[in-house]
Amino acid sequence: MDKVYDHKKVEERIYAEWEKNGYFKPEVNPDGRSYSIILPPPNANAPLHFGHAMYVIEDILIRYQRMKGAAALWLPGADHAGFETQFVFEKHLANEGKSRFDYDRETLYQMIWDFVQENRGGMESQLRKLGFSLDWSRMKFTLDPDIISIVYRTFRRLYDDGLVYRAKRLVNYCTYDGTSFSDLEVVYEERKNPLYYIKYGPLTLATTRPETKFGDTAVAVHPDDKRYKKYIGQEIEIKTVLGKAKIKVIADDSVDPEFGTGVVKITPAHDFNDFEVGQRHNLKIRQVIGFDGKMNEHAGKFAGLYVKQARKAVVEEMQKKGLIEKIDDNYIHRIGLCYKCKNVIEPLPREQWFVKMEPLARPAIDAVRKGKIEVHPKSFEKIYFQFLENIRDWNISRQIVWGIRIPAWFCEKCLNWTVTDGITPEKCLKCESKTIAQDPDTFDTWFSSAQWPFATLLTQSSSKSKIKNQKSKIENSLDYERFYPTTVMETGYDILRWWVARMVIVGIYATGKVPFENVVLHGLVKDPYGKKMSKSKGNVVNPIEVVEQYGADAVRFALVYGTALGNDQALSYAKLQGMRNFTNKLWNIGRFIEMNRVSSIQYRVSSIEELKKIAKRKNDKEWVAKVDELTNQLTNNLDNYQFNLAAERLYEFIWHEFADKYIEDVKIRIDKDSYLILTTLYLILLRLLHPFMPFITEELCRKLGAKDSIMVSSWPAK
RNA sequence: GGGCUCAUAGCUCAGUUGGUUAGAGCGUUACAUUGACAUUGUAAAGGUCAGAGGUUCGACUCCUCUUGAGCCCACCA
Repeated sequence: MDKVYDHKKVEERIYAEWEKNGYFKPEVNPDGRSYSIILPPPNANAPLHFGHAMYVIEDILIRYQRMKGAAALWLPGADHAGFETQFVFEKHLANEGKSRFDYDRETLYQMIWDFVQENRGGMESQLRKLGFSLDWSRMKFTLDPDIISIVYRTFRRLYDDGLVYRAKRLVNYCTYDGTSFSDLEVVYEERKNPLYYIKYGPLTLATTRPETKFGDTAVAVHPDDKRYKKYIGQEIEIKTVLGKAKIKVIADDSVDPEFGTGVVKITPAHDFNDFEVGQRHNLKIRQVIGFDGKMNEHAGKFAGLYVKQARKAVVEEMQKKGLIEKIDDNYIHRIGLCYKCKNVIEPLPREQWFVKMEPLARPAIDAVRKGKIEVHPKSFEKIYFQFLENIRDWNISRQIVWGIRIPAWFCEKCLNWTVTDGITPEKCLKCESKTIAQDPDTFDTWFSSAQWPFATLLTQSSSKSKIKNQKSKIENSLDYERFYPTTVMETGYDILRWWVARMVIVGIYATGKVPFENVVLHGLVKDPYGKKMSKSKGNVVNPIEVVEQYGADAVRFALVYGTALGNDQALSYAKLQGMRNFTNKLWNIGRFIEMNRVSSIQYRVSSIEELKKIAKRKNDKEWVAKVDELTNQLTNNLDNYQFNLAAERLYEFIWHEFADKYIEDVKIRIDKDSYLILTTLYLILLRLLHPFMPFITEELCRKLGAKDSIMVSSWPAK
């Protein structure tokens, strides 16, 4: 054996052997009880970040359960990552002097598909380098046809149950490019624009957008503002450029009494904040700017003018009529611009699909209240409940092409929607007209990933009965029968609301069962200075580079050691080095045993019970008892998701008890019996350590003559 | 503005349901060492557990307030 442990000689070879031997499949324990975890699918075409390395927690659980005899399934997947991927692709296009507007929808989709396929495989090989014992034969992609068909079906059911409706919602719209943009695609810039103080009957308010006044459906003041208290709830009469009008005065907390005059005009159709206020007060949404960027019929004689022209004309008219009190020319504010053409982004109302959440959220709240789902650490339950108890309807429409297109067709004749399981209908279901067009929007990525636990299990090709596309009834697969509900959903706490809560909601709705029995939440890995890693800050550390430097086992151990579950940690090179040193210590214990090996001894004894009978010396007996106690502690820790305590205990015991004391003791009195006990105890320790450090424990077992892989050995306690 | 988390040794962090002298790693100091391992060993120094008050026989642990740090959500007309 080498004097120093070299992970580079070990890890790749061992992983390949494990995979070849099929040890990652639940079938290695065909009669075991079911234990399952679905891997939160990483972005298919992006490299892993350090947060993904935290999935080591899932590997620890899976390896532990597998050793305990469970039919343990850890199912991998890849996410198409909706607009993040489309955004990256478009940057790529921009480098070639092209943009998404140069292609039709189908071509663009195909190009992104090819782009993702080219980059795929990267994150899979990185997960392998971390030693993750994922069952690759069951890998799923969020855009696999069978997954898509399940997503269609769920939408269809929601629609048929009356839980989906159309409603207006503002989008960032560029009237020049003729398309809407995600928040990511809006660039903000500080601009100096005139702030107009306009007379509204008895009130005066400040605005930068006088031309949108035709869309005003209220004016608002702060509820505690004494100046205006008497107007709240009243309809005031105002003089406008189009004649006289009446408008309601409402009170809303969002109004800043310090800004301008403390009075705000509310234009729900053309301002994100006003839209929210409008929702709260049930205001009408009156659109006055069209998707062509021109004023519409509500603007009276200003109709047909572009926004900029209209603003100028409206201001001139107001000045003539004495409706402008003053103009502040030094007002600076941030406005949204189209990242592509730099024109001002116009918030415009657009009809989109919404899911009614309140009735769906109730069973999800109950599931946790009644203990059908346990959250670890428990403190995160608060966030879960808070989200679900104040839930708002879910907008599931996204104006991008990279995703699952919504299976809904609009009839131009009778104005009704036809929703299907994904099959293109020949005619409108209501009036049989053939002039129907599919909704150009795609589903919010979270809408499909909310179905991930049951969708991945239902669509396994190894299953007996496959999904039949044309029927609306979902036939259960073998894997679904066996592994659903899954045992654990483990992910970062930052997506508890967006993903975990929605999986519970949609899972219960679609299957009648909770999607998982336990939620385990880990914290964030930050940079060495405790700052959040982000591309824009340039402080992202590639986990695979760290693995190559310190070894996967050391990295894995460092991530769970010394940080309680759910707490953030700063990446620490000192800690990584310490853990690398620990792997070396472990290696040298093995080396010591190997060097002193007595050839006549067969290291076969494996149970602690047997050892208790064999140990005769008082010292040996004590050490057998200590390992027995350690085993029980670890079992208890792992059953309670206390990974840090388990890791700390192992480190402490192996190094400062077993090596520093027991080996030093045995060294002096070298005799056969003691070596047998020593070696056997060591092999037990390696098994206890295996879920945390799979590679080195495997290699050491082999060096000490084990014939079978440590992966198919059993956990030393029940 | 609403909510959450954190504050323990110089640094990074542990500390099950409140229970004797509060732990680890790194760092520091002294010594040892061609011996499984210098990616080592033995030993030492170092903390009024952010502050104040309360509950209790007993509080790092539970409650309230204050201060400081970070995160999430909502928003800047």
